[in-house]
Amino acid sequence: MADPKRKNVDIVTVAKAARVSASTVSRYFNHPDLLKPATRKRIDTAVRRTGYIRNRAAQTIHGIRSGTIGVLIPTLDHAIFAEVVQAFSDTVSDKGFTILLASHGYDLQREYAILRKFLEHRVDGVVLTGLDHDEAVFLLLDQQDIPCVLMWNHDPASRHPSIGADNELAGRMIAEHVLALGHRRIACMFPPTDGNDRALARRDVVLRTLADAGVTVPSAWSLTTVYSIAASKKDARALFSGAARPTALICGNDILATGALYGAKAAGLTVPDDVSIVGIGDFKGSSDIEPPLTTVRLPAKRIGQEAGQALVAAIVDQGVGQTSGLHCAPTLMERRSARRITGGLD
Amino acid sequence: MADPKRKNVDIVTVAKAARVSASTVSRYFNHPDLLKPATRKRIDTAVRRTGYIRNRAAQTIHGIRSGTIGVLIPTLDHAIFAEVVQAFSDTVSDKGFTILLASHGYDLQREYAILRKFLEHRVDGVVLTGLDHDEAVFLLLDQQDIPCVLMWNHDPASRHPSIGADNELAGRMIAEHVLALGHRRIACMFPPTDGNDRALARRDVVLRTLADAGVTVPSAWSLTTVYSIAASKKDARALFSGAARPTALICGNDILATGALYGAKAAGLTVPDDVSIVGIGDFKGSSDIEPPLTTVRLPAKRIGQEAGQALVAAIVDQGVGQTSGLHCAPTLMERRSARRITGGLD
DNA sequence: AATAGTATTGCAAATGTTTTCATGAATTGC
DNA sequence: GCAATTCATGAAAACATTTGCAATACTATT
Repeated sequence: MADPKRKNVDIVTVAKAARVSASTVSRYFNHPDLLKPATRKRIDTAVRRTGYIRNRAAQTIHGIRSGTIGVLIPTLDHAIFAEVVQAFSDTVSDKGFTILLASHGYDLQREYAILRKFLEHRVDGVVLTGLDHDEAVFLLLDQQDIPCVLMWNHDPASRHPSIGADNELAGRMIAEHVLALGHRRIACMFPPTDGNDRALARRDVVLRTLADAGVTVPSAWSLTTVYSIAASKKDARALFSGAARPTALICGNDILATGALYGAKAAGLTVPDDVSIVGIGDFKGSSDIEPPLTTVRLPAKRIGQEAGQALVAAIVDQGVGQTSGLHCAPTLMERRSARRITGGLD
Repeated sequence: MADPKRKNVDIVTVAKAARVSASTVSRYFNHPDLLKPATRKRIDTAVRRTGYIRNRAAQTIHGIRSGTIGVLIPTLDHAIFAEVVQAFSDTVSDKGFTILLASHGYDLQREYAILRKFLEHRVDGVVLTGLDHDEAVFLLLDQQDIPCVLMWNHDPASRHPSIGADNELAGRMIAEHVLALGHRRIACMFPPTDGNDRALARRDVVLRTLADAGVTVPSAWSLTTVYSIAASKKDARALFSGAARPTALICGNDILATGALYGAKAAGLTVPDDVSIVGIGDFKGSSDIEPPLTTVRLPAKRIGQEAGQALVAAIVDQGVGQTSGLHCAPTLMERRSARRITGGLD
């Protein structure tokens, strides 16, 4: 404790202090069972006295795993990604991995650049968010052949194991639910879809499901609203203040739906009596808002955990037993922000 | 493009392909100006053809910076930390750093273990959340003397530069505001305070400020509620359903306040006419909820950015010009969830 | 055309580990 | 008590890079 050599305590410093060779110190950390208890103890005190901390960089150049996993997400500002990342991080850190985190803000160029940086750091594996990525990204992944899982969405045909929910299914489920409640005058509110395959797929499938049931959404009722409660509140309020208003509003995610709920109230409407509002996601808080939001649950926590387990498995088993991924099924959460339409309005 | 040597493309592979020595390739990356343009170009194509990716681990053992920063937070599940981390990450990644992220879940032991792991990876700097940490953590930091900033709270006397808001001030501000509105029958709802110096400081200062004004909070009105909308809704509802109810409720953070808002509604009360509710934090969405929440704003984004800048500066300037940190002042956001008390009730 | 000066490049040492191989010490079986 | 094992440790090579120094190849000057 007294005098940790100020400069760069390395394995030979410890070795000297313990009067053994560097190899022995190395073994102390990596194969402690090979050491005589007495030596082990001597090294133990030496390590403590010198304040030595192992240098993973030096290990990594021996082809030993770096113990890091690169996590690449669009943004942490959406609570749902934060939740997935938290679950993922907890899962892999239990197995001794540390995560490198970066967000690309829906910019595909940046995603590629970040992936390269991850690779420079010799991450043992990578998690990407969503199914669609630049071809260069996939190329790089193949070329370096590094374990990779795609998280958040699931598609059995994806280029890497994908672990998540089927977004199309989620969209279809909520659309069918709204139809089943008898609604025909339906509006939609979705986030901008550039660089965001999830949002795009959701919108398409919702619109298609409605169309298949003979319901078309007039373009004035098809809103594109940035991911923000303020924006969706404003847009929803305008929508609901129009002369002819929809009986139901399907939102691309729960944040939008939450804002829409406020917007309805601001427009003097009661949910679900005057208008039904539904979301997608089942974010934290969606069940507690007034009225509790009807939505379809995308199991973020489970997805993060499963992705973590799958990636760790791929890393330690060296790619054996590559699954095609896992579908974490979305579930309809019927709560009180949507109700059966009254009368034969349509 | 044709044939990236399947195995381990390293600097000498590139060197061979470009018919130069390894040193020259190294210089190509680190001091390109020392190379003849023709050589540069030759190496350029070789790099491209072989698909070479630099190995930062190998650089790092030369004492070169690793280009990583360790970020240690309690949890990402609180939106506010996600926001800080996002801002921090954006700021430092602009300067070429990648972040290692880990959360300790308010477990001080884990914080120490994670810090060690960060150090093993030879991070260039560390960000910790909050002012209070295990002595072992500070010891380790000193011993390795690695740049470190404390983020989220600010205290000019902190052991490392602290960048954030003065939590006591925030607590005092909201308490004084409630008092200034004429309230005397005041309840409080705070999260559990173990391992969470921020919450603890806030509660203490709120209670003290009230006491200084001659207001004591009966123990039945001093709630401890876990960080969750569901829990706070439930607790608030119970509180408001009691025979004698407070005219104001001060919540330790906006999540609690949001839940309390729902709880009030569930109890049949109107906010702010029947009861005033205030929070601390000004989380995303707090301004859009109905009624918009009166709270004191802790500028998360700014804190993340400033912390990022400060840490990068400390890293590249080698600790020159160590500031004592920066206070990002909290501001009272007077919105509509609290109002002046009517009549001379007290 | 010779010289000095400078711009490029290569060689080899160094970085902090792990690991293979070899060596000496300790233990066992008889 | 001796040989045969097994155990514990050290020496040295290997890993992928950077860098100081030396050598070579240019350029400009006279």
